[in-house]
Amino acid sequence: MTKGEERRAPRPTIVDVAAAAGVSKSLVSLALRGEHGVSEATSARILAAAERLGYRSNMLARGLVQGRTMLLGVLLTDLANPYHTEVVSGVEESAEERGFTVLLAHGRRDRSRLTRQLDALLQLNVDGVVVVSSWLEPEVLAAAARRVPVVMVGRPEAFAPGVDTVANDDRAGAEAAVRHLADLGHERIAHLAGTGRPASRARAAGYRETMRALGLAGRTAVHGVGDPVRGRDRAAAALLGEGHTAVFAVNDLAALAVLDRAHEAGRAAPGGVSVVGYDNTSLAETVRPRLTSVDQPRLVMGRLATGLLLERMGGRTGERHEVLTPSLVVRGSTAAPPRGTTG
Amino acid sequence: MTKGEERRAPRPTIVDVAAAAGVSKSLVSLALRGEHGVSEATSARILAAAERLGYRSNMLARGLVQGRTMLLGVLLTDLANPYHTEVVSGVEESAEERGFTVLLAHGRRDRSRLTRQLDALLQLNVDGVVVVSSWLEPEVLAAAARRVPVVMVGRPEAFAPGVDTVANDDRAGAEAAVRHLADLGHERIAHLAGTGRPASRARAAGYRETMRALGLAGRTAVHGVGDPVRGRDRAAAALLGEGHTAVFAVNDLAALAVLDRAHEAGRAAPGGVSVVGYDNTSLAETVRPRLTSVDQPRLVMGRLATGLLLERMGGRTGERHEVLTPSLVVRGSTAAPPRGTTG
DNA sequence: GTGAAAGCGCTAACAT
DNA sequence: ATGTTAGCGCTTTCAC
Repeated sequence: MTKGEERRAPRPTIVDVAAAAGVSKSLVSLALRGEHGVSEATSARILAAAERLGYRSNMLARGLVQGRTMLLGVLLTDLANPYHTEVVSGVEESAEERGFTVLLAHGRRDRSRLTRQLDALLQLNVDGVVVVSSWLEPEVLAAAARRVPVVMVGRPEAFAPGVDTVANDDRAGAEAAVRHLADLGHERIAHLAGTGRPASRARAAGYRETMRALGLAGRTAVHGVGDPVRGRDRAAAALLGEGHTAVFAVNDLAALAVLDRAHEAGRAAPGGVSVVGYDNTSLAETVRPRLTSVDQPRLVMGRLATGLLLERMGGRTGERHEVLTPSLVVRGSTAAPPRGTTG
Repeated sequence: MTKGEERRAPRPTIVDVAAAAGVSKSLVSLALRGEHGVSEATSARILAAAERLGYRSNMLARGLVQGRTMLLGVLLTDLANPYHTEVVSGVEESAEERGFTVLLAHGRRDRSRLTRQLDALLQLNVDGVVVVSSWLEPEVLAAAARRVPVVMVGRPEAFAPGVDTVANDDRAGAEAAVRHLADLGHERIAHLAGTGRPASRARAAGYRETMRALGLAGRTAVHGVGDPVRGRDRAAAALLGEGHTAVFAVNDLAALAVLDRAHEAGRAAPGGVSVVGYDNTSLAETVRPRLTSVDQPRLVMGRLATGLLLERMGGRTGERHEVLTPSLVVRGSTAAPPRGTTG
């Protein structure tokens, strides 16, 4: 029962490999990283020894001495949000191409947890952080950006100094939705608005502007979902009661609520009412009728975020704020208004 | 233009704080970690200096010297799978309670990427790994388990030595589904089976056993979705053509395919056909009619996984394989069979 | 081509 | 109560 009798073999170090191969640890380091300056024979011997011992380099030690980790941190508000996860995929793809490893930290829809997780990433000495969340205070982001390059994907309340952003053009998305409905012949187009977050506000603004541009200012009608869940249903019901023939909803979930209420009220889409959502989540492909929705180029946004991060690592100092244009995906939830309802 | 003119201030170290506070770095280390043995006054001075410099401890350095990182790695196949993400939430909750930080690594439905990500976690010296995936080869898991405690959530092809598992009882879930349908008066109950993965196979086996136990062995009918996407629709259509009054589907997506085909065929659920899914994903709450589905206790499974991990860290060596019982959530997609169809 | 030695930022054991 | 010292595992000069 000596001390050496441990269940888990202690992890072999570079010194163990050096001993096994009969060389110095410097040579092992060089050989393992494929640097030149090591003879074929020695290199082969070292690789074999490493293989035999099941050696894996210790990233902590390497990071400590090199001052960089080749780690990219991605902080996200909500794993369950498919919009977020697809942005993450974009980040991952492009990061992998450049040899970075991506680690995810999850804020679970809690601002203080988000802050803690960001801190954890910084303590880990990641080489850069992509924040897929608009929940963090600008000061927190700015503080992080003083340590390491930071890019946020989304529309912030206010730009944080030193933090690049990638967002979609919510006004343009709203405009595409409203124009699509108008082109179908709708005039009584209502908007089911979201919370007061910047993205929601921009969509509502885009709706109003487009209605005005179309000469439909008098038809403008905005209902807010108050309470995010029950409010959605109530607002949807209210909208339908007012005789609008089309609804542009702030997101797919809100659109779904309209779809459901309309169905119950005997005005199922698209015959009874036309509905457009936003975000083009998997929901849009799932519900009946399939939902017409505004699509943010999520993968591209993720890739762009990685790109901005690398630019900053490469020395750029000025801020960049990229805005991408969304596109409308037309499906079965929109059609011409019922006869006799126009005007 | 001297070298000191860098854009990003070099991160302050414990030595900087020590200098600023006029003490030795050991005292700073003690004070920052709240150890006793530091006088009130000195401690206050140190904390103030740290605050002023914006000091954050370097986890790499700490991990290196302590031999542990208080990091838990979670490896998952697919971020977009809500089943996975809720398990992750369970892990996170319980890990946080014990002071661990959870880092996620994403395999993106690619076995080789999963393997690489697992490797990355090990190189980071995480103190334990939860694998929410059944895609990894047992040898890969076993190798990881030799380095660090590993728990997998899901039903593996084969148990990997040294790896604990947490799974739900797929046979019991299938039985609950079939009995529910039988209780409603159905006899012609078909099964829409999944791929050949262990979970799918167990659900199919549970279906067959229960049909036999109910004296309905003669009614047994299993259709496999071959190709995961198009096959689903084809199989659903085939099932409906055979006059079954109820379908137990291997998962919610397959159930949705049946719902859709039934709707098109003028046999909308629950009047035309009853449908039960598996996993109780958010889909079940979203589609019309709401889907009756077997619910795995995902949060509990996640918490249990963390518990097993900590037990192993605490010294347990024997393997444990926990199986949790799922429950049926009855919603609107199931009802008594149409009159005249029984027998 | 190879080895010896310094040191990344931190904690822990040992002084004082 | 405070300071000194020796590493953790690795990379990186700098000798040989």
